[in-house]
Amino acid sequence: MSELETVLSELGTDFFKALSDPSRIQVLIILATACAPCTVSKVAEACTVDMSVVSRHLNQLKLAGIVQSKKQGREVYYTINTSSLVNCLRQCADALESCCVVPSSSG
Amino acid sequence: MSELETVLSELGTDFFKALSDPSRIQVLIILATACAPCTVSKVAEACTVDMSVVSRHLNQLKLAGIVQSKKQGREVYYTINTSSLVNCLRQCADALESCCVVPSSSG
DNA sequence: GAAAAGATTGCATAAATGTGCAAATGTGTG
DNA sequence: CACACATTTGCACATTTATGCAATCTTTTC
Repeated sequence: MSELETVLSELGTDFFKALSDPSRIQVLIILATACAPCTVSKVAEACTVDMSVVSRHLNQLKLAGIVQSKKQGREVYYTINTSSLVNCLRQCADALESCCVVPSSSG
Repeated sequence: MSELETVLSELGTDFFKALSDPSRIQVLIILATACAPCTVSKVAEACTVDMSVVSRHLNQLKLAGIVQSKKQGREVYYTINTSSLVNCLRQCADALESCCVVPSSSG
């Protein structure tokens, strides 16, 4: 099994699936630009869709390992798991590159 | 508009959507490990789904800028657009990082 | 304990998506 | 032109998915 296969199968399609919806991208941008933990309501305020929908999207992003949550009282604070997300993307990039290296001309 | 927003909106959700299906990932892995242009039939041989389905998936990947195609006679050769794909992933990673930088402790 | 506030879940619905088969299109060969 | 081969497209179907509203759950406050 190639490195690429390993990386992609470990990642699963849920990772990319989580990033494949406009509303979820909107949620991610809100979280990213907020640069601070946000409650579901706070995210929903800046969104076009219903809060229940935002809640579901956040959960899906969480299952994909893209965001983290922390319950505080009756509120749930969500944060982007930046390092994890960045690592996943870079790992994919690296695996792709190392998979498709053309043999050097000296070989 | 933040750098992240710019990158993500330029990319569009079609990019991640293209990567969010198991069959398309399978197609990508086949193309990547082949390390050479492959015809639709060749890819379909190594796939579990019908050739017509493979053809559609390849087209979708092409629209997302992930693969390239070159028609030769009655055959169409597909190749992963590795550099473009890698650049997209890295650009996302970079934008995410620069978006969520915490101010240095000296500030 | 009752009411209020934040979040999640059940349900219904419309839209999108993946799939296979068969037909059509395009291309080379006799 | 007729035929064979590679690919694409039309169509039908089953599944998934996004969404909103209402109900429920959890926690705080009075």
